[in-house]
Amino acid sequence: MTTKTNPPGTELAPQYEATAIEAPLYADWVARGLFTPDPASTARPYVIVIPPPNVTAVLHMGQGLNNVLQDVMIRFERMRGRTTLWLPGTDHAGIATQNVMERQLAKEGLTRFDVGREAFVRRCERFVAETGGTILEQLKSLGCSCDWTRTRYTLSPELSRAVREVFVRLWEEGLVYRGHRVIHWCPRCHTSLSDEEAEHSDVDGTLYHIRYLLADGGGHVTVATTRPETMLGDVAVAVNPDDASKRSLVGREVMLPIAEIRIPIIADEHVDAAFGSGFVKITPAHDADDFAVGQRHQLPAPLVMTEDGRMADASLEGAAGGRVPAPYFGLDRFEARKQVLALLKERGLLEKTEPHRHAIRHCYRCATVVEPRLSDQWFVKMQPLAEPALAAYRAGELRFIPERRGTDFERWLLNIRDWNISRQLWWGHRIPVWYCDACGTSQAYREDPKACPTCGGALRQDEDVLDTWFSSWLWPFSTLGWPERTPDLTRFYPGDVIVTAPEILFFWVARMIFAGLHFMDRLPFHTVYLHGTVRDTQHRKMSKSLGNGIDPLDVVRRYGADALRFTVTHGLAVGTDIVLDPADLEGSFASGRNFANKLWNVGRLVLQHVEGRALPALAKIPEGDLALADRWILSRLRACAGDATAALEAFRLNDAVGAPYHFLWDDFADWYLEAIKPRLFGEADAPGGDVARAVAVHGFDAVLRLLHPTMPYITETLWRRLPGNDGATIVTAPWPDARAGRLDAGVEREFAFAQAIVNAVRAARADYGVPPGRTVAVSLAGLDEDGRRAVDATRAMIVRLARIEQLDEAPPAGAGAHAVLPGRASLFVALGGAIDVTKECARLGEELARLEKLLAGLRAKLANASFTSRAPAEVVEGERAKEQEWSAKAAALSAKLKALGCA
RNA sequence: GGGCGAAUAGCUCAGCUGGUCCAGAGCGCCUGCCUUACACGCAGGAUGUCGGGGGUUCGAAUCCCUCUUCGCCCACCA
Repeated sequence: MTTKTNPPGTELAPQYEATAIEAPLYADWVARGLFTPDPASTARPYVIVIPPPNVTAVLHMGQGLNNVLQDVMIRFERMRGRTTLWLPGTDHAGIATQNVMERQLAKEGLTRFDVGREAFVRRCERFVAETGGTILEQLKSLGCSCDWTRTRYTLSPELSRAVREVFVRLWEEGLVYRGHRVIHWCPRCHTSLSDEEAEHSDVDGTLYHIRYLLADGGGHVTVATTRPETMLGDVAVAVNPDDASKRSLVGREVMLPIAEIRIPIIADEHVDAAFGSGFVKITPAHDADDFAVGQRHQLPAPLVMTEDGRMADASLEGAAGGRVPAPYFGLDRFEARKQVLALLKERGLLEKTEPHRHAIRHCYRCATVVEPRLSDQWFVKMQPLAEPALAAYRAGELRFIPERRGTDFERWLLNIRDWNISRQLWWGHRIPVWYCDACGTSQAYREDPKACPTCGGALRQDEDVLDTWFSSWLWPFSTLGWPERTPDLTRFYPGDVIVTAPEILFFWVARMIFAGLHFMDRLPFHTVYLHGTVRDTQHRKMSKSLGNGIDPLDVVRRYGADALRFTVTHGLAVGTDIVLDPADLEGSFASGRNFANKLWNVGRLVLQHVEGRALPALAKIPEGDLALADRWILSRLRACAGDATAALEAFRLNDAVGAPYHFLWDDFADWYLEAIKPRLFGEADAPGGDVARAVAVHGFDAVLRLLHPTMPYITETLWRRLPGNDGATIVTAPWPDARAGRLDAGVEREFAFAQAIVNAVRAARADYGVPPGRTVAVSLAGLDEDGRRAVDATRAMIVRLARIEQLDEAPPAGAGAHAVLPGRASLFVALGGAIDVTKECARLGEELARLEKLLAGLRAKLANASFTSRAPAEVVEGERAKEQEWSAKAAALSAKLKALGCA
């Protein structure tokens, strides 16, 4: 199906209606297979893999921005002739999806344990099948040119196979191991988390100074802690070995204040004598540092909390029986804290409290305070994976945009710690390790085993699933068919750029780099583009919970995808955040909507004059047939194409769209089209209509192509109607050659002179309130050769745009307004009786004062020997020329003031 | 505690290796216009001691130091 949305001859409405155009156009692009790389193409590939959104997600503004940026890059490279692949897909999102399901169950009054593992997983699968992937559909309405024939999903059989292969390989290489240590535990999600998933945030807490009585009597020591409830898990109190005042206590014992438990006082370097009280309680099972201390001193590590963050009763595995007194059984940890404190107070053991602001970790999925917890988890050894990444970065093989993000990456690599990859969830890739209880062995398997290969005994699979990110880190090659050596893998790995938010630099980007180097021996991409965050006017990150989000689809419905795309692209400088006002959608997206409409109307005007006409090719037009305005706009176009291309290559997308924006609006519409209207309309005294049409089409065609990556729909719609484009698509039209055409400084200067005349007359007219309909007489003075040539070449335009009845070089006569022009020229607008002498005196006086102030500074500078001797000769020369020009102007102004009889 | 970024017009921000882009853009505001594509427009206009203070330099919004205020990242001081 290749229907044209706007067949030639159809009247274009004066207002651009995005919604009517977008959906059918997108369908047409897909039907034509434009987003699927041509298997026969030999062009160099350009590949981006999408940061896979959560399969259950709905599009928010941040993702809107993220995907628009990728689409701009992909469309740019597609037009440059690369074989582009933008590979889309979704992430099964272990914790997030499981949470959604659990909430659903909760509505039915059930927990996942009520329904059981299998049924729960089936439910998740059904849910994903029914509602998942919505976000991909939403990307289509943004115009994203993903290759939908290659859509992937991290929990699909193919990608699951890659995950399993990787796990087994790491197992074989000894890079994955079972570790018994304190990890971050989310009591609400009921799972362990990696270091990255437990986010720091500052909290106003309290430092409690608590007395632990010496077991043999004779006083107490004071322990400072922020977590009194964990004291039931204390196995020692530690002091710094160099702390002279406390050293003598080492070896003695204290009693836990709320239980009949004796614990020793030990000495350990870990303790900072200057902090708190100098005594630290050691709770190995609920604090990673304390665990290390406990190991050094061979102390036990009793758990005193359950997996859901309640105080354990004696039945809890690992809890030294009877540690938690009965009144605390089952109490939530924060409630337990209150009660412990109350009891301490009652017993007079709470010495003092002081406010203490400190960072505590929260679950990145549900914001629950994370509980450090001793447990058995699977870990990946990261050091061996990080080293090649560091080497590649230092060798300059990886480019970060903005550059400074590279140092974040480097620092993280240097402080890398092993990655906890096991999650106590049900939704995800189950860990492919089987245990044999009979012979006590365990083994990772590529295929599900039937029986223990050693003893033939029954096997039991590990209950845990893998961290979601354990599948994401393989995304750049698992999506291409790895571990098979598929044609896609050969052709499209490695990719080029990864475009994402800085928040997931460590979660995802860094680990993809590790995996790419380790399993594919090549970096997965050469450039990491990290864009800013979408914020509201209070600079808060847009989020569902704050209710300050903007629904991108709402914006698309109101103003069109192109308006959204333009606004976010144009508003986003490298490395900065973008601020949008959720309370003022119109204000936020007006610039995009307005520009789309402007483009539309420029298109209407151009098409009105060129549609259905046979026009000469620009290259065939003799140079001499081109008017000054023609040569000017071609020169401007060439500059614009150069700027836009350079900006895109440097990932300065705001400049990349800013260049054609200003070209189209400020140069093409405001000046060029106005200049050639008489020729377009075939007025008798305006020859060269077809030349003007040819240049106009050429310029418009080029600017449409320059804008296409950002505004795909409107550019396609208009471009298809240009002569000769019948049945073609701008999607694969060649990117304008930045070296084609000529940059002509002389032409630009001459045209600028004509513009200055028009501007000066317009300003004078506005100043004196000359009615728009009335024409005025204007005389010029002090024209040099170039100036005169410029005026001759653009006389018709000047007269038309400034509404001049007569333009000459006659001496000023009668009352009128004076204005200065570039060079030494000036002009005079005859205003007859309309002139207000007082006003004109004031105006010219101000102008003179301004000029003289500048001149004074300039002269001082030129009189300064250190300037003239030290500054580069061309700078000095430029300043001299400027001084002469301004002096002449000042003199002319003074003369005029005198002539007017001003004070 | 360490590291980094930002502070420019009422708002959101450009301003790349210091000099003719020492003040710009969009939105908003004011004035006048429905001028044969566009009132989502045209023309004209106002508004800023470029966060404060020091310094380097012939010359700084642009480099250095310092202070203030925001923001981000990292971090085992309980």
